Amino acid sequence: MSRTSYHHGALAEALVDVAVGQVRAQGSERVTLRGVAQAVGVSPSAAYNHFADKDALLTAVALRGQTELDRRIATAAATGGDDDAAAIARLRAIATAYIGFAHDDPNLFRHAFGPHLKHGSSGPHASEAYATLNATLDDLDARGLLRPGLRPGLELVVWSTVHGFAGIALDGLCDWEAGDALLDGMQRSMLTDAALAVA
Amino acid sequence: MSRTSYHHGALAEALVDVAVGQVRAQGSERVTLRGVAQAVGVSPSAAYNHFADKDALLTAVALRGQTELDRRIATAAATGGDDDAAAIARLRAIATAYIGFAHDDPNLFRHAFGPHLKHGSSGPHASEAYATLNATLDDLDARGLLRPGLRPGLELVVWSTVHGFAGIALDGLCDWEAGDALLDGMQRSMLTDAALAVA
DNA sequence: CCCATATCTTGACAGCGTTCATATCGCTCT
DNA sequence: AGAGCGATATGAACGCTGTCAAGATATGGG
Repeated sequence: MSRTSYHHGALAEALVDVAVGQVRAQGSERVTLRGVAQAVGVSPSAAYNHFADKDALLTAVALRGQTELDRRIATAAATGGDDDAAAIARLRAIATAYIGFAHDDPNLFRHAFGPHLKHGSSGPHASEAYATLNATLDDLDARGLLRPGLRPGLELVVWSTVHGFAGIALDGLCDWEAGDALLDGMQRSMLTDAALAVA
Repeated sequence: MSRTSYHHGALAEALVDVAVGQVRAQGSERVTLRGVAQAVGVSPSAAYNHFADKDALLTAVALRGQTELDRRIATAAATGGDDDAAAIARLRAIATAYIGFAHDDPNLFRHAFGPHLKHGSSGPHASEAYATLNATLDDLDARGLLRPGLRPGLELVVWSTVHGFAGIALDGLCDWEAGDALLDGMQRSMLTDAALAVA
């Protein structure tokens, strides 16, 4: 692959890179195949050698968003020590990371979910983040910090709550600042009184 | 206004009607101004006498969706009697109605939230449904069915949970059938043991 | 060294949102 | 009743979009 070559060399990756940037900056609805191609310095139809569709490119962008979210959550879950307070803080950190991604990168977050996921390859629960959440909740339960009988299905409740708040705040239906209060409320409903005293 | 007139008479309403139908059927992304106009039997540019933009028309559609959701929730909240079990059932019915709307009308639900809301006139908390949810939770709290200290901010937690689940199920990330388990989990985390025994 | 193949370009097409000049309707004022 | 005027609809046009077919070009294996 030469320097300034007729062939690009890694067009697919470059296209996704630029597309991610444009989705981030303008929102996925305003992103144009032609615009992405021009930004890469390539003809519009060149993209069709690597993606079947504009939709396919945007699906790749959505996958990047999912990956970024997973990365943030993994980082958040890797903090803290081994005591009860740290276990509680870990759940809080995961939830905060989820909301934080939506807050910091609203357009990419919105695009990471939605219709472009339906073609998605990997299952939902295949996500590493989902496993991390489950492990964190299991840990809390094992420590007796969760109210009795609450563990089964709790991962979906937590996920729904955090995901729903992200969407609501993203739509301007409530302030991001309400996020802390939301997580407080979530913890109050989940944890035992003793755990709340520790937190 | 004559029968088969050059003038339409109520074009704005007719356009929104058809647009709602097309959003329902095809999803808002595939709806075309020209297509809506053609379905109404009118020239594409005729719409611009009533809407500044395609976006303005879609905003009107989004508002219809919000209204429909409000209507469903109002209906759900109007059921049941005056005892504790009915109060609990009322909350459940509201949540089920919310999820049910997303399930029955996925495209309209998805469109009712999202970017087209940012131009929306009425505030979020101005919604009648939000007031209904608050009243229902107040009722539960007054009856002593809510765990102590949980009431403040609980409406946002409940809303987020239900809204988030709707979005997750809509994206195919979990089955709609999990909705019942989700609501079970939510109730278990909110209600006192005595209340759970009644429910 | 040469050719098969993958890659990129050019040019074209249909469909989109939107605008502008023009035509028509229906109401009001005299 | 008739004229005129504002609201409403039309038709043609523009630039932009995604997508495709045909041709040009570079790369890697014989």
